[in-house]
Amino acid sequence: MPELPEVETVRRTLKPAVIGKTFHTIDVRFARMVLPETPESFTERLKGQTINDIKRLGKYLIFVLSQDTLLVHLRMEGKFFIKPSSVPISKHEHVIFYFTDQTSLRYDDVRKFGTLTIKKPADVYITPPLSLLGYEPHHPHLTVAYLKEKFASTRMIKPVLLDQTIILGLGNIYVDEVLFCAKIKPTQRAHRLSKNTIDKIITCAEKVIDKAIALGGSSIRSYTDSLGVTGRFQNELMVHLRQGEPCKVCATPIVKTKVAQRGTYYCPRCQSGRKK
DNA sequence: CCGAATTCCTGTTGGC
DNA sequence: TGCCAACAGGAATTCG
Repeated sequence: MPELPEVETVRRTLKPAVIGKTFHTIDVRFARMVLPETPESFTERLKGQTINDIKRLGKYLIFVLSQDTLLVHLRMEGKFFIKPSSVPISKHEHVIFYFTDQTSLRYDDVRKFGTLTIKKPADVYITPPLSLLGYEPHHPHLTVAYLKEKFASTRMIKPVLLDQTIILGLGNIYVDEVLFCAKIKPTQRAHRLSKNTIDKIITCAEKVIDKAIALGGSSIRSYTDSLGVTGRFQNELMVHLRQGEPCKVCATPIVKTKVAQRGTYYCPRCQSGRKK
């Protein structure tokens, strides 16, 4: 489940490896992945284009090509690999970009949830999905006043923090970590949070995301970055996947529950909402 | 309009 | 040991 730190790690490792390369042809083996294009139109449109840059917004990778822009979302298990063109296609490689230099960029995705969408450069940021996104941690518009307005809802704080139209880039792992950092119970209703608590959410989101990026993201379950390098933030997790283990702050066993259909980990003491 | 539930996928895990 | 249901989850879509 690549979230902002993992996608940023992919961007940083992938960019120097593919910049300046030109697509010779593209093999799309799972049609749904490139909707609304067909495998044929996807290939025809991108063939001959050169990768000039790779940017990122939230969990989206933005491949800036010579004519078009390719928007990629890795969803749960999407990964990129670079291999010589002669290497046989493996089971979960669904889109293979063959470059003119006999190397290839391969989009690998066990669960087939990822998406690759072609956009005209002028439309990228002003059409969905990017036009609908909120602000990343560190964005100057991510203020207490902005969140106070967005939090005016009876929804629980966990699904609100997962909502990409509000804060951008947090997924299931980092929401649990941010809520632990800010000492908020995941089921707390968003509209009941004080300005002081909202300020803590902003500070904690920045702190957690910065540290995770610095460590190359988290390698849990099947996630590894594009060059197979292992992230190290999984060792720093305070609550996520730590069911039954002692809280690193108060030693109370970490609890796992389900909140808004998501596996959710929290410390029942540190995140009780009461002062100790 | 809002919020909750469902859907897309397949490898892994847990129960019996 | 073998079988199969349950589980994992981001975000688009559907439902109430």
